[in-house]
Amino acid sequence: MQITIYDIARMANVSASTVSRVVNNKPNVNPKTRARILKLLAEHNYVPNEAARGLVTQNSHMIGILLTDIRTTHHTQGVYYIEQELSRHGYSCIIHNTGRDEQNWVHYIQELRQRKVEALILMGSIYQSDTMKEAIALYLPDLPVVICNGYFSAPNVYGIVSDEQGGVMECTGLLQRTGCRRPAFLMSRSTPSNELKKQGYLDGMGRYFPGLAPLAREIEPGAESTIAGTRALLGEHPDVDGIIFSDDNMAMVGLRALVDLDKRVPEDVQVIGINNAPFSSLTIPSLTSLDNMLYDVSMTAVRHVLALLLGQRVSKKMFISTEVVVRASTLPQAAY
Amino acid sequence: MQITIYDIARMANVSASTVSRVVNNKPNVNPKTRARILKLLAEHNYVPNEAARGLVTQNSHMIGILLTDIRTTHHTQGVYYIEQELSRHGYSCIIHNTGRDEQNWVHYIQELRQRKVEALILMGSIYQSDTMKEAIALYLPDLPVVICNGYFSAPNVYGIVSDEQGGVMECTGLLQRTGCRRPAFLMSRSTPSNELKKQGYLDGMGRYFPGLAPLAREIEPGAESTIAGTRALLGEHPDVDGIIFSDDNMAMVGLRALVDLDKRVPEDVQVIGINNAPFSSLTIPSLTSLDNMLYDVSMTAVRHVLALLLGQRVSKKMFISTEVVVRASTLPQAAY
DNA sequence: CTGAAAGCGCTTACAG
DNA sequence: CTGAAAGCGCTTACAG
Repeated sequence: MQITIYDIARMANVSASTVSRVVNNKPNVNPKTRARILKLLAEHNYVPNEAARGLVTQNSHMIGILLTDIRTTHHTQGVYYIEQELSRHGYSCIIHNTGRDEQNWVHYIQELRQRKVEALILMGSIYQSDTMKEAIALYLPDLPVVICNGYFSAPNVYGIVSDEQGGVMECTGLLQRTGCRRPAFLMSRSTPSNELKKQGYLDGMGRYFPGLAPLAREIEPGAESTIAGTRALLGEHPDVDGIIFSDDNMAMVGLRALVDLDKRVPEDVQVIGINNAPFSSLTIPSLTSLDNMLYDVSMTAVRHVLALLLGQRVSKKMFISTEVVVRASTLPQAAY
Repeated sequence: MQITIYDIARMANVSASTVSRVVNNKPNVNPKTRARILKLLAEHNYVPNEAARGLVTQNSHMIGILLTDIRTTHHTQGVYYIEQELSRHGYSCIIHNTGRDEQNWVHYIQELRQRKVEALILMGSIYQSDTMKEAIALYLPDLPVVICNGYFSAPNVYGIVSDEQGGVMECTGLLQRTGCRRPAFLMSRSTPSNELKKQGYLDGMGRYFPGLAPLAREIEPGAESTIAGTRALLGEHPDVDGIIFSDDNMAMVGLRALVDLDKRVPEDVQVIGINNAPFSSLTIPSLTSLDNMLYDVSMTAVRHVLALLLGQRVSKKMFISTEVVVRASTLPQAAY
C-alpha cells in the first residue's frame, strides 16, 4: 500500500540498509549509488514512516501542549510562538484543550505518554496543582515538563513565572500617582496566577494607600457576571474611582459597564487590565494594561524545552518582570 | 527502560499474546488470567506504545489541523470544537501554524503524511488554492481532507462553506432598510472568502442600491492600515454613511477610527462586521455583525471526518447559511 | 483458552 | 562502501 524502504531497495538493487543511509543522509554510501537511490526516492515520492522510525530510535519528535481552552487568546499567543519555534526544530505539537476540571487531566497525561511525546508544556498557572503533580510523577516522571506561568517542585519540572504580583502592585502605585482615592480589584476565577495578582493588589494597597481598606472581589467568569460585578461594586462603593481587572477581557467588559452607568473613564473611574492583549489599544478609551510578558515566557519555555532535550541543564524556576503599559483609561501621572 | 507487554507476560507467566488480548479488552481469555494480568498492568502502570501499535494496525489515531495563525480568534473557536470532539473519539490533533506563504505548506503536508495522520482539516478559505490541491494530490491522495469554508475538487476533499456572499448581500440590504445612502465595503487581504464577501456587497449594491456605484476597497491587514483606510475612505467620500468591514476585528478598529474622526456610530456612519466574534457585543457601540456560523461549519467538519473514517459517504460540498446579528452599530430598521 | 511465529517499517551495530 | 540480521513494541491469524 505504502512505498517502503524495501521497495526502493529492490528497485535500486541494494539493501534496505543502504536506502536507509541515503534517506537519513548518512555517510558511507557510494556517490553513484546515492544518486540512483535519491532519484528513485523522489520519483516514488517516498516519505519515511515516523512511527516505525520512532519505534527504533525511541523518539517521537512530538511535544505535548496542554491548555484549558484554546479559545483563550492570551494562551493562544504563547502557543503560536511555541509551535512555530518547535516546528522549526522538527517537532510537532499535540495540543489538547483539557478544560478546568482537574479530573480529566490525567487522561491527557496518559495519552501523551502513550504517544511518547518528548516534552510537555503546560500553558497557564492553573496546572500548578497537586493533581497535575501526581499525574506527572506517575506517568511522565522523566520527561522535561515546562510550566508557563506556574511551577511545582518535581525533578523534571521547570517553571517560568511572570511577576504579576509585583506588576499589580505597580498598577496600584500608578493609580495612586494619578490621583485615585479608592482603588478596587476585580478578579475572576481563583487560579494561582490570579491569587498572585490579588496579593499584588493587597501589597500595593499597603504600600501606596496605607490605612485604606482593600476592596478585592472575586466574580464568576463571563461577561454578564463581570457587568453585574462592576455594577454591584460601584453600587455599594460609589467612591470607587479606579478598578484593576484581573484580565483585559474583563476590563473591556468593565469599560462597557461603566459607560452604561454613565461613568466617564478615566475621569470618574480609571481602569486597568492585565495581559496587554492586542485589543488593548483598540478599546474606547484605550486600555492601560499590565503586560505580563507572555511572549518572553513562551519563548523561554521553548528554549528550555529545546535545551533540556539536548540534555543541557536549565534553571528550574525563572522569574520574568512585568511592565505597565499606560494608555487612555488612566489619568496622566503627576510629575515627580 | 519502559515496561512492555513482554515484561508483564513474564511476570504473569503467560505469553505476550494473552497480555495483548487483555490490554485490548478482547475475548478468549480465562477470567482468572485476565484478572491477574489486569492487576499486574495496573501495578506497573502500563501504557501501550502507540507507535508500535500503529505500526501494525496501520493507524495513528491522529488528525492533522492546518491554520495560518492560531492567534486568529475566529479560527481558534472552530479548532476548539474540533479538538474536543475528536479527542472524545480517541483522536489526537497535530496542529500547525502554516502562515500565509503557500510555499511552506507542502512541508507541513509532508510532515503529516510522515506521521500517518488519518485525516486532515484545513481551517480557512485560504487553503482553497492550487498549491494545496497539488500537495494533497501528491502526498495525501487518499486521506479524508475537509476544508472549513473552502473547497476544491479532488477525490478525497470535502468542503463546508458558509454563505458569506449571500450574508453580505443581506448586510447591504439591512443598510438600505436603515436609511443608509452610501454604503461602502472595506476588506483586508484577498482570500477566497473575502472575494465572496466582496461579491456579496456588489450583489447587494445592484439589488438594493441600483444605480449607485459600489465603493469597495482592499486594504493591508493590521490596525494602522485599517485606521488609515477608514480615514481615507471618508476623506475622499464624505457622504459614506455605512461601512461593511470584512471582519469584526477591522470593524472594531473602524469604530475607533470613526470616533477619532468625530463621527457618531450609528447616527453618522453605520458599521457592520463579519464573524459575530465574542467581543461584538462588548464594543461601544456594540457591533452588528454577520454570523458566518463557524460553530456549525466546524461541527460539520468533525462529523464529516468521523464519518469518512468509518468509511461512510458524506456530501462533497455543503453550504451553510449565514445570519445578520443586529446590534447597536446600525440604526433601527423601518417597519415593513 | 493459549502461545509461537510472523510481520508492521525502520535503524543500527557488526561483519565483510 | 554494502548487506544480513536483530530488534524497537505491538497485533494477529494460525495451530493447538
